Amino acid sequence: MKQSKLFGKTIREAPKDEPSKNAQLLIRGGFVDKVMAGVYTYLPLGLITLRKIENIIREEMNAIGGQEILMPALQNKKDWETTGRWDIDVMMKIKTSYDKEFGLGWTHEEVVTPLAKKYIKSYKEFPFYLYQIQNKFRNEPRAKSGILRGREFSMKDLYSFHTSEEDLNKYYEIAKDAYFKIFDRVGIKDKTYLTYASGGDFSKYSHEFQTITSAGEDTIYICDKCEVAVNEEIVENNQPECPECRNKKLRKEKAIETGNIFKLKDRFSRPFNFKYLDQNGKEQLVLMGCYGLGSSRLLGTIVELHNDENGIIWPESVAPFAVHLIKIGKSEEVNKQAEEIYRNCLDKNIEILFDDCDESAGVKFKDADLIGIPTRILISEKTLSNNCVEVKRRESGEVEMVKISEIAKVLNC
RNA sequence: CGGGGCGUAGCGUAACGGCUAACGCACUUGGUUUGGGACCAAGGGACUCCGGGUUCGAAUCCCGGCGCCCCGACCA
Repeated sequence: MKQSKLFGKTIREAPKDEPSKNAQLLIRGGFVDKVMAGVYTYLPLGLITLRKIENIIREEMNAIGGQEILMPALQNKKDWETTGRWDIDVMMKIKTSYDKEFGLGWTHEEVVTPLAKKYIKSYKEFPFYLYQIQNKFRNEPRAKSGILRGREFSMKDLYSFHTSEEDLNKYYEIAKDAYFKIFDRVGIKDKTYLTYASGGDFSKYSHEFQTITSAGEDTIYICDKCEVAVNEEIVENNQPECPECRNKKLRKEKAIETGNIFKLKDRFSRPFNFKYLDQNGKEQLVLMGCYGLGSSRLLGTIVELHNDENGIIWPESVAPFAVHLIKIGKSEEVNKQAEEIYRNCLDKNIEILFDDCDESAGVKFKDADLIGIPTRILISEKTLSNNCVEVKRRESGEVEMVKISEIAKVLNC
């Protein structure tokens, strides 16, 4: 991608109505644009990054047997009345001009359960796992913290279907592991803790995945021995203790809930009367689990964790591009060589952003830092005088001069 | 939904109740520049959030909305 053609631009000053770090940096870098409180447009850079995150999630979901589907955001009132959740505050409702009412989905049990019921009849077809990556709507009384708490946001939701509680428990652990793989791949695992939390209207406990950041809204107590945490919301008598080893010396931190997994059991199969025939030809209720992961929230969390005073520092796995090629000066030789490096990268499928603009060096450096691509390759008359380019790593600041003939080595190809 | 703060060009800001609403960034044109947000010159861009009121006169004062941010309440 040539930067001169890239839609969106960096801005010098952060908009004053966005104090949160993730929104400031994402807006300044040209990743997102704010439409209203809690609602953002993803610009090309932002969408590429979001898709990278979603693809990592997708790969890990596929790896544990998930089959991707896409359910509608627009949902019918009747199914929500079946489960008694139509009048929950988070539901955004739409009334059409001919007085028909719809809900906008903030979760999808009410769609996936009737769906599964329609197709699945026999114990032989279990277990199975359906997931989607889709925009959710929530009637937030107060959207806040940039893209961390929006009214419309991207989320992955996985639903598992079982014939026994043992099988559900087994898969629950598998999903838990998959979540940590995802957190590891996007670069926030060392700040993310499995956290015991309330089970809502489903069960006594659920597990949240809480990522430590000052931008977080939750307070958790971490047991460093067990590497798990407990959410303040279920701490009794101000006396937090580790739910696994009963240790009472816990570390208090602010954290953001990046994921949440629940054993739904028959909470939804019962109202929808979703049953299968077992080996003896007898009807049995299906048991379910659900596993949520906020993909756009993950994006914001990554930014909160990976930045410096100059901008975002993307982990390689989710960076919008692998390489940021920058040319300084407009001598013919510089143009020619830069163009050639750019072409070579494209040929080798290296994701490259080429800053081909006629800006001053300072502007280009500031832009590159804001955008935060892991590797910056700089070409100028100065570097060319040694037949070199300068390679700088965004994260470490480490700089090396590399012969043009040896660029391939730097790019691992 | 309670409490607080704020709404002036795409962004950041200025303007005592009084001249044509000013400046920086960004944008356009021309020129000089090119290793950490360059310089000169000439431009374009504003229903000062909306509606009412007070006044000879309102961006400025008053009332009512709406919007945005923060703290609560609520929540993935």
